[in-house]
Amino acid sequence: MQLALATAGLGPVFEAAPALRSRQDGTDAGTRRRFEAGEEIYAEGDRVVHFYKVVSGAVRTYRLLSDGRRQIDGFHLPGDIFGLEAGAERRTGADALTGTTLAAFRRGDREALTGGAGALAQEVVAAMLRALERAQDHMMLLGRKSARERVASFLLGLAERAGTDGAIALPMSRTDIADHLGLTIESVSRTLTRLERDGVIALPAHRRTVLLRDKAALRRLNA
Amino acid sequence: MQLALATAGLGPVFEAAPALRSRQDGTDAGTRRRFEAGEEIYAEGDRVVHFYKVVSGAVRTYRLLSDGRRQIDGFHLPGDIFGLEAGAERRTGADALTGTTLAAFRRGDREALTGGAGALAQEVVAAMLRALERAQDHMMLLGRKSARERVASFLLGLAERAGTDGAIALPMSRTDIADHLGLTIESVSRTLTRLERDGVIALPAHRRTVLLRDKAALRRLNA
DNA sequence: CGCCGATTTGAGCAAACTCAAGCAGCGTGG
DNA sequence: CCACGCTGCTTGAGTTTGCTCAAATCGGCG
Repeated sequence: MQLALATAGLGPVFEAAPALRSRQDGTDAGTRRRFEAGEEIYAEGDRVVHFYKVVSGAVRTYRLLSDGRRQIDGFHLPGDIFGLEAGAERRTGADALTGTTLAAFRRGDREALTGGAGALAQEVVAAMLRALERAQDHMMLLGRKSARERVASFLLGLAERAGTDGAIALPMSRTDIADHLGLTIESVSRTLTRLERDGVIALPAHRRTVLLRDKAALRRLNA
Repeated sequence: MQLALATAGLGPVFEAAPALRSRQDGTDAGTRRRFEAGEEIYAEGDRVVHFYKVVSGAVRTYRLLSDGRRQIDGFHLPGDIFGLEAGAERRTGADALTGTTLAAFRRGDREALTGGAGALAQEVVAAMLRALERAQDHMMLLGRKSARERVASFLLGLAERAGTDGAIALPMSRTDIADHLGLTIESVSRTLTRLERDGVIALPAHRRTVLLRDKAALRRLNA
């Protein structure tokens, strides 16, 4: 705990978190690491060495109860930073959902963090704040929303983050969605089917794609 | 977003978050503010000016859906810091649960933040990390735990934080507990009654006190 | 073409919810 | 000092949403 706030003061930190900067030319600092679909990135209890930025692919981070119940606390898409922890040991596990490339940063690596006018350091703080906001949204979803509302919120959020307005390519299985939304796989499936029957979405034969037909209806369900 | 990480590097920030330092002589920086039971500290949509540290009393922070459903994302006890936000507008509301004294800090106030070797700045970062960990625990609770497990986890967590081992004085109503645990007030009440019938807890006539009779049983429910 | 894992669908069940009373603690005022 | 009423909590009865268990279907792939 030796964070210095010497140069800029604390104020601006808690002002708007700007969109993540991301160099498109692949010159980001950090070591590239490749993971295959389903491969473990780290496990609960591991020593924390790195944190990561998704370059391509998708990642799930999750916690387990002793009897195997799982809660996926987030899906991470290109540009997202994950793997920040307060302690020395991982409290969550992380796996690649699909073939995934990550940029890995040693969490104490000053070189990487201060290079480029501290752009990465800015990103890291922004990532923490964003993670907190997402967690708040998700607690509302898990604590107070119906299955239909949960699925609607999930689809809208994913569409927004992925940028692919209208058609979403789901990188995760029904089981993953269920463990994220606090539902069973059957409830997720039934809810999607009902949303399709009601003309709100369409589910092409390829079940890993969802078309958002009636965004207004989805937004109404979003609260 | 101008946080400087110049002096210490980022590494140590993500090492262990030490216990909050708190001067017992009342010489903490920050303006004292007093709130009565039920009084609003800030509301969703307010402009963010301060963040707070609880000196005495208890606070709830919450979010609302348009139809009035409420999710309390946390209760804040003496020593806790709350009211940190990424944006310029409040995304959560906050009320005092009981008569409460807060230390208020302007979020851009360098004087307060750099005084005392940046002790408060350290606390602020630690508070963010702790808030994130609590949010993860709470998502697991909301997404995957039964009513009985939720209440057990809640009681254990409160006992640990309040330090009063064995007997807990609840500063919040059943409605607040329900809105925190994603249950209805009736379910909270029934679950407490059942835990008492099973000898796990005792509920003295004064319904704002809970005695933890069988912590091992509670821990088993905590998963 | 036929297998295999993932998804969907069906039937019945159960945990938690809703609606509705009843009760207890506490402050107020007669 | 006690009755009254208010608020918060508990309890009961019946309903509902989402779960469990089970089977059918689908898409991908060898």
